[in-house]
Amino acid sequence: MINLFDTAISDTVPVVASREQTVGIYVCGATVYGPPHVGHGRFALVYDILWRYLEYAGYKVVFVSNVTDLDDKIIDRANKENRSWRDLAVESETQWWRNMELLNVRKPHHTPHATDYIVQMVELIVKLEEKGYAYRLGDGVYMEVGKLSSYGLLAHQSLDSLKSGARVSVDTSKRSPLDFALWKAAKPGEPTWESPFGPGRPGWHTECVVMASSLLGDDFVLHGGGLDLCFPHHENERAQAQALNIHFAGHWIHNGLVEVGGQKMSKSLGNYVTLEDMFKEHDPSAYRLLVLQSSYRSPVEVTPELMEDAEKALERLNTLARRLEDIRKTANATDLELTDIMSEADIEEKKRNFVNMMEDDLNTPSGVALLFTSLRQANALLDRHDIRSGYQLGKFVVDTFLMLGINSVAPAEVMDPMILELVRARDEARLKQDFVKADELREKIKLLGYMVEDSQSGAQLRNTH
RNA sequence: GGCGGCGUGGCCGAGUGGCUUAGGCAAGGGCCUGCAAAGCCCUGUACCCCAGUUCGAUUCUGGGCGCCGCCUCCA
Repeated sequence: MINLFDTAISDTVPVVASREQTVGIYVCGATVYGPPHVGHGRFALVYDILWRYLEYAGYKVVFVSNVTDLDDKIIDRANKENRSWRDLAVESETQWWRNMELLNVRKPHHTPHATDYIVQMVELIVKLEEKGYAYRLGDGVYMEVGKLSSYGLLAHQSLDSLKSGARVSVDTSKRSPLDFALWKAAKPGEPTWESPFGPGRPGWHTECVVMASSLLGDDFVLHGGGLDLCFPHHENERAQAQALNIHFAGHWIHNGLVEVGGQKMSKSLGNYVTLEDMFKEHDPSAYRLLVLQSSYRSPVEVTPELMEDAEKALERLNTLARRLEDIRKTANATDLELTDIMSEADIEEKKRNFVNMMEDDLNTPSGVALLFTSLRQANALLDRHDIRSGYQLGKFVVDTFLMLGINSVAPAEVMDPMILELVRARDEARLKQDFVKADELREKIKLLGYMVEDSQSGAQLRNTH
């Protein structure tokens, strides 16, 4: 049973009763108004890893993550650029999915768009108004949070203390500075929909409640998002659900943020690196490994140095994968069955340990550590020519990384006849002990982009980058 | 001001009241190799400071210092 830290109760608790139960997960996704940055990449990776793990562990998962395609920021930016907000949203969303693909983040089962749920949002606001939780002002409909005794659950603060900390807003007509917009009245140059409260558009907090409960029902298991969404966004989602007696999220989980020089990366601070820029310099898989090597709740600094470290670690995995592939090609299946040096029970135990770590609040750093320890053991076994054990243990490592979304398939074989000829000539030179010539040829091959490494099964080629 | 979190060896980063330790990167030594590379083996006198609890604390408690997040849009 997986245990996760639930922000609502500040404790790590079992989140799923049984593996038969379907785990509905809703994660607040992207607002599509610009290129996604490294911080967005992290949350996408974290929940992708959680989802993959849950399935691996035998849970049934329905994963939903929305696309906010209607929001102040989109409208502002589109107006600034003198273009249609829809175009901007569509273009940014395309960019989003392209980046997700590069990160090997799987597409959620459902990716609801805010603009497709306006009718349901209006219905929800009507209900809130009927129940007396909402009131109208000139510029929209507001949620009166003071009517909810449990407001502040996620912030871990009382209404009063939240109020005292609230920065004074220019607009003081609200009954409380904490009251938030459910419906924003139409303004010139903004998209609008008709409603009983006049033309306008829904507020962001309403979008997520409606999409989550529409697709997952009233009582889904997990609601996730970046730590910075905890308050007020998630608090406000909760408030609306509670006002309408919707059970809503069973547990609230939040991922830590990416930091730059000790400060959180965000669009508003302008200290962000886009994923696309990062991928120009680094392997997207290395970013996934970096994310796996830190606790999902901790802040993480993403520097070029750390990315390079992760890339080097990844290279060890790829080397092992290549080694296994060479073995697989030359051996029969029965040659690779386990011996008593490394029995099936030994590998099963490693799997169990791995699962235990993951179920302990998704402790991926420990899980990855176990995999690297196994990786070293596998290499050691192979070095000692215990091919069966080494192969099976190595396979466990490679397969488990694959499960986590890191694909370490050995690179395609080099077919370039010119390079193959150089390699052949070098082999010949080496046989004749003409090492000067052999080294010259190795240099030549290196210039063509390949490292030559001599192994027991002959010269091996691999990309130099 | 309120609330929450963090401070581990050169860097990143798990974890634990003692026991045997994480793991990755870097560094040093060795094995292997024509040389490399890869791989393996060995090496690190780590737990912010001060008190307290304890036979014993990096781990628990209290205080201090420092850093961060949220209280406004933000993954």
